[in-house]
Amino acid sequence: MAHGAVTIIDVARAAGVSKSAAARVLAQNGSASDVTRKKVLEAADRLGYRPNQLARAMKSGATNTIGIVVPDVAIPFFSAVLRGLTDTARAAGFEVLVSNTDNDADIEARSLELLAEQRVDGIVIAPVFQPEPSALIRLQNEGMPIVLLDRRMPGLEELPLVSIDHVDATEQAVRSLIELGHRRIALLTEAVQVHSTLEAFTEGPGQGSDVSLLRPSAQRLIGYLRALRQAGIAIDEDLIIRSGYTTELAQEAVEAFLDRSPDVTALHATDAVLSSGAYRGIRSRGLRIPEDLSLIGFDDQDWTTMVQPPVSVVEQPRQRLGATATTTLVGMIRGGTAEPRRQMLAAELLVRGSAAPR
Amino acid sequence: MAHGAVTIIDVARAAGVSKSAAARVLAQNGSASDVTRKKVLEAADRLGYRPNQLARAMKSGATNTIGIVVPDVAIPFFSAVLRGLTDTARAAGFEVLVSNTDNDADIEARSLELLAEQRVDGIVIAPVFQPEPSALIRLQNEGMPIVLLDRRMPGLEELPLVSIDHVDATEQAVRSLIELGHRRIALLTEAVQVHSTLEAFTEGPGQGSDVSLLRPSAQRLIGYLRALRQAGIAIDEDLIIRSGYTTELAQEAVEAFLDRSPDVTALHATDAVLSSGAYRGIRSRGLRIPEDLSLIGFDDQDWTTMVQPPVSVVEQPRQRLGATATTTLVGMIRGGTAEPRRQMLAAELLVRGSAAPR
DNA sequence: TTGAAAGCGCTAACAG
DNA sequence: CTGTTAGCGCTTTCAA
Repeated sequence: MAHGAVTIIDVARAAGVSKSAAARVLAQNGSASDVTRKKVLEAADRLGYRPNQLARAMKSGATNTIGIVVPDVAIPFFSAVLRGLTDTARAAGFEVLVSNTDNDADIEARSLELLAEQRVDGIVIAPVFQPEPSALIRLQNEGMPIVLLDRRMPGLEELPLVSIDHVDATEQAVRSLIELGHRRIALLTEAVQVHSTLEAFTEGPGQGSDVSLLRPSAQRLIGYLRALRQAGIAIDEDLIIRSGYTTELAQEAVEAFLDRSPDVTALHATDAVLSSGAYRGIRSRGLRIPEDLSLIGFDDQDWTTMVQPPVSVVEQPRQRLGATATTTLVGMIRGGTAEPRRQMLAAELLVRGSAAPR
Repeated sequence: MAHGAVTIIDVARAAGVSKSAAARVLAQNGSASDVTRKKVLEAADRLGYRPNQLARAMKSGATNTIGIVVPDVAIPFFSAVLRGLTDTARAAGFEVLVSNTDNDADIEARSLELLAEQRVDGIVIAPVFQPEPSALIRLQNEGMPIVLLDRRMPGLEELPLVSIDHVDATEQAVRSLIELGHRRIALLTEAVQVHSTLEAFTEGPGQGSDVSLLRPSAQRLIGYLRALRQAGIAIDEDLIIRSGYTTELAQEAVEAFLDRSPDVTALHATDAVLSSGAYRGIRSRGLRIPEDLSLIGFDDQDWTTMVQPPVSVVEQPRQRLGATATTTLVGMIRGGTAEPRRQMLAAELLVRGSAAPR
């Protein structure tokens, strides 16, 4: 290593003491006389000594590094999470290694393997949905501290999860629409489940199987069903707009929907990508927001406050999600204290001008 | 280390060969008989051996890790750069460690120090503007491979820089406005230099001192001056709108400007943040785009295609900037071949509906 | 082809 | 308080 070639031995030699004496003062543990300390510190400073964390990690078994694995750091949600994550990690004395998976299970597995080889002390991951998350399970079994972000799936029941309350998020949005007097409320979703499949979950918290094992999109759909059921509004499958996960597909889906359902008065899009598609679709059909159709989007994206009127959205505390995940992970790394199996941060409905009374 | 506790010694023992024999086959160098190879591989597989990159790095002096230091990974420009960076790094066999500086020189210095302690093989950095980037210079002197991203400053002349051609980017936008017949063209800028200071740079490429040592904002201002000068349009200091670096300040600056200069027909905002402020300011003054005022923004942000009409912008190839920086860095790490001192990727004017003929 | 041994930089007993 | 010593896991001569 060209840079930082000065080692603890160089310092010791320059200070005229033994290697271990130097090590003791440099690592701030063990004891040393004032004069030794001074000599060592002075020498270290003069030589530009910089501790080699590799060697430290080698001995201690702790790299003070954590890994984060997400689909794509360029997606605003994840880049904000990453920000919260890095800040918190730094404050706790950890560096962070990032990986993108592009929602590919193989890439994810490879990334996890690489992080493990780097001997990270723990991992925060927004896992790719897959039938058998074996790479993750393997690491878990080996005792690697792992925190799930945003979602969980079967096989990962034991891992702590940090996310918003997806059910509640959509429930809030839809309920606010109901309170505005809307009855024909459409939901734009990526979920594929028909509502009868989700019936068991709509009866309120604590019922049925574990909601947290469903995809966020399905959980949000449940929130919609719950809000309607609570208000005594019958579920109409036709009001549930299914869409693939791109803005273009969402736009097309919304356009087709609007063409066949002119009586709808409100729409809630359950995701950032779907929200922009919805907005585009509504505009392309010449409908005015909120006069002709009320809209509530998801995630506080830039554009939602740049358009007229600004769009009401359900906002996720993105940075706090990252920060909380990190705090939890650090707790696992340091303490081994049992971490909460699920931490749900509150999503907040930002009321702006895109939803009006009916 | 609880996880991955199986070492090369365990494998060797299980395979009934020596440590070094196992090491040779596992590291794919040196020679080994087929039978040995088979036994070792089988044992490694059965035991779930995972190489310890720390130990490898310890010996080889290469961690196969690079660091990236930016103001804020949550800013769309940097998150996209990071994406390009990580992809390219991975493909070249490197992991990436991220740091945010919040444009604070002290945090930057601390981050660099930490990366150096982690023994990263190289660093890509969008440096904080500061009179004396001593932490960076120190690392440079120690031989750390470093690539500058987006900007350079005095003291860092020797480091390779990867950025767009800031001068050309603005020049393109302003020239297109001129071609549309505009003469009273305003520029929204964060730069503080008055145009006479920049006079020397406006005479075309290759003249005067090194443009690359100026801030991007100043370079972009030069592009504006050049375009006007080439078209024989006199520079009017009053058309240069100075703003602090927030959307709010930009909006206020534009509003105040519009109030005092009703004869302006076009405006170019030289940065993403300033662009949204400009858009808001224009709308709040009730001006129609492009009927009353033509607008060209900077950076292809989400909102620019969500509003009506969509906003023309100068787009930076963000991911490619990250990829190019990484390729350059890897070249320095591996080869020591002299890297180009500056690589300028072309910015592209995306023509949409916000600029109209005059 | 194979094994023994040294050593990367640091920490942590253990004696003195 | 201080120095000697033994590794952490791996790679890499060097002999055999």
